[in-house]
Amino acid sequence: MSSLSLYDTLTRTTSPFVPIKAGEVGIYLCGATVQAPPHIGHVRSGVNFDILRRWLTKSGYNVTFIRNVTDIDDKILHKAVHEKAPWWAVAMKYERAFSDAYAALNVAPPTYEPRATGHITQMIELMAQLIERGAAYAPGNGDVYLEVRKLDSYLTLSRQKVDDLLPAADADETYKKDPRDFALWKAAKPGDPSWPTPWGAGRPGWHLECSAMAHAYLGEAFDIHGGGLDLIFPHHENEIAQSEAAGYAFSKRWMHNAWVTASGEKMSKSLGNSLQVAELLKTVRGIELRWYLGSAHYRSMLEFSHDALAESATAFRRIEGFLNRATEILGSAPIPVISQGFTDAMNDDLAVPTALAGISEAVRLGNSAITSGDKAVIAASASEIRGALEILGCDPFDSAFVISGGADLTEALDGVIQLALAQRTAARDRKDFAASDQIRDGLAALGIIIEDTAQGPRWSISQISEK
RNA sequence: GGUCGGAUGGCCGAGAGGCGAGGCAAGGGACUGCAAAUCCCUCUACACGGGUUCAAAUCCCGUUCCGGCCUCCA
Repeated sequence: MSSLSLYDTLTRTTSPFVPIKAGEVGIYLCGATVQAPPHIGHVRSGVNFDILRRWLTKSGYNVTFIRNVTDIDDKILHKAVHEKAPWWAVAMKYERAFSDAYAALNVAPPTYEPRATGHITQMIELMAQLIERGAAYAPGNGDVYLEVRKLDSYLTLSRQKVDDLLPAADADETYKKDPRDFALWKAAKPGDPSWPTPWGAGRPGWHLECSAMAHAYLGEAFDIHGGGLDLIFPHHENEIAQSEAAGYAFSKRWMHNAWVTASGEKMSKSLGNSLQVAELLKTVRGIELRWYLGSAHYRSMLEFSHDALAESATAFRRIEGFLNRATEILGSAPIPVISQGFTDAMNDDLAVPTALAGISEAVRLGNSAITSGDKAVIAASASEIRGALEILGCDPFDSAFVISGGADLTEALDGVIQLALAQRTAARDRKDFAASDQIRDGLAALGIIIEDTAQGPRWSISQISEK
């Protein structure tokens, strides 16, 4: 039995996972800044860490998974001006868009999903603590800064030196002791939302909220902190700085997912709307998009293309097709089983691509078993595949993906199709292939695929979308 | 300038000293009235130049190219 090892950005090595408290895992994942609709890069992070969470849970841990919502920041305020709507309406609109995207991709809701604006109290407490300990200062203009040169281990995650950083172009040194000092709190500007503090009214800096919320929900020390690669600096460095300066051990391990790239480059707004989740879901189903996003290793760049997405969906349908046929033959959905091969792959820093090779092998074996009529092998293969898909969040039997048209409707539809199939079989028996093909083509035009198997004709609803 | 990563077959994507991952596409075959689905076979690669080693896609040195971060970022 292998045991779980995970990569740690801090040490740049893979090491055995040992929880702080036996049987428990606390994870904090930096979630969305809700200022635009989600694109696939955003949800890749959600999918990757959802797989981690599922695997930890399957491994027997009680997982507390926190993913925050940043619902106040500069961009949201700008967007609000642009959209001529209150900032909170903008934030809520996009928060819902993110929730919809996560749901479509079967990313389980986090244990708790705190919003920044709901934790101002905790942020003020944290700032007070930092000032009291001499780590932060309020120069009197309403801002509060963290004094980075006083920290011993600042920038260890990104392995940089304070003096090597390019000074920020817009650094205001009127109040900062050092241009690299960063704002915990920003003084209120006229017209912007603000909250009262002992140092003046204002709003949180970008980094403070995560330290405050991680502390509130996971305590002074927790197991894993996650996020996208681009958050390492400055966001995660600053979280570490704030939390450690406050006297907390903070996160024991750091995990970062790589990007979805397009033409070799990190996705950006310039690509327009085409890679938004909502747009892509017009071409493939949620389960297929998830399969695509989850199938590359989380630390590898995933080069997006519509062709690659389409081919990934094709590959998934082959697996799904086998499970459906197996279910028909076995008379019930396969019971999920986690194979040793899958366990070994997942325990090796979530080696999903390796695990996928095992799934392909099982599909091949299972399909051969259908031909030979070996029910034991069919059941074993199907169980192993379903067990793996469950962890990857791509189980086609998951209620998240099953379109609930109602059992009655499916039965009625089946009755109608069986009627047509009986006509077709009769036509084939009298070698009237023109008539039989007419029935098959007619059903195909309605999106119903007919396949002749050794057990007779079977039908399924086409998953291939026209686009 | 600092720092971090990448280059693998037609395409996508693993692997990290020896037994050619896997998928998709393509070609051939089996099955089929024809399809579809499925199975079998074929195509077999590690940017370049040195080095270490019995053995290098993998380690070391160098080169080229691509990309991230350096205070908005998943």
